[in-house]
Amino acid sequence: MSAWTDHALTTLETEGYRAGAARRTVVELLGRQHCCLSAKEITDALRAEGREVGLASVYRALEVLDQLKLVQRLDAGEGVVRYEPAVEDHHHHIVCEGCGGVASYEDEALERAIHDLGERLSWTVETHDVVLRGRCPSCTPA
Amino acid sequence: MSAWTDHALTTLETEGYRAGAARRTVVELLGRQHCCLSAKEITDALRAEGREVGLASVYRALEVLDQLKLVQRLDAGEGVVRYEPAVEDHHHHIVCEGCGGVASYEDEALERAIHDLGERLSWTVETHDVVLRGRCPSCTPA
DNA sequence: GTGAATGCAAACTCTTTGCATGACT
DNA sequence: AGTCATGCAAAGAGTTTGCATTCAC
Repeated sequence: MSAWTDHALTTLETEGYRAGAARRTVVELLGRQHCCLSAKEITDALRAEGREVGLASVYRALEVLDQLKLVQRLDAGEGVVRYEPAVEDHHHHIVCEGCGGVASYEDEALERAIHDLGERLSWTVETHDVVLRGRCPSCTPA
Repeated sequence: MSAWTDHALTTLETEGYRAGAARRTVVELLGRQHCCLSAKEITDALRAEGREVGLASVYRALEVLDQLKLVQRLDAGEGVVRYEPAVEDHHHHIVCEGCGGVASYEDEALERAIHDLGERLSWTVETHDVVLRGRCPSCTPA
């Protein structure tokens, strides 16, 4: 069990949520996933493992996890929202316009620029998303 | 008529599109708008002016304008897509979690960081979106 | 006159909600 | 036992599509 899974389950218990099967399997799946998943992808993956979870329960689980800041929402503008475990190693995503695949990257200079920008604006900046769009190596025309 | 409106109408004609009423009024409205609008907001605004446009026509107009890169799509993750004229002065958006308002900003350092990052990745980066989330001055608790 | 553009309504996708059933404490 | 959690089905919201009519060329 990943550190995140452990942390998430503990937090849920501490916050007074009961340990139902659906929410726990969602947490377990997210914890062993590398990349971000949509609610439907999570449901399908769990059903493929024989877990009979309802799509609505997955959405409800994700809503709770989001409120507790245990997951990070990612809306890449494709009409579907993806979720991934919220971990320290901060990163962003790049979406392939060819195959729809998503990769992640980190960039120190980018983070610094955003941080400095936040200081400059008279807003209270809480979160930020940087979505790049382009073509992955496999989809780049020679 | 704004320079953008003029440019957009000319481009549409050049590309072989007919000058229908719906698409033209959408272009005219966008041209005199400062901030980004959703399809429904555009439809409502036009109807408030007495223009009887259908929501579907607005979506179709926006689709064409997007394909011709005459408008910029902005999905701030609120379940609604906004559009604004694509102009040279490149900028990004910050969404208020209190009132839902959207403001825009420009930042040279941020653009440079994204550009450099693009060079580093083995992807072909075509566009990027940087959405900040936080609280606007009016919604920031004292 | 021909074919694109439009507007309405229906379809579609993603997400949320109502409600009865089943599970955790 | 008392609630909370779950799953199904239905409802909602935003967007897209089918189709007959209207309009631009």
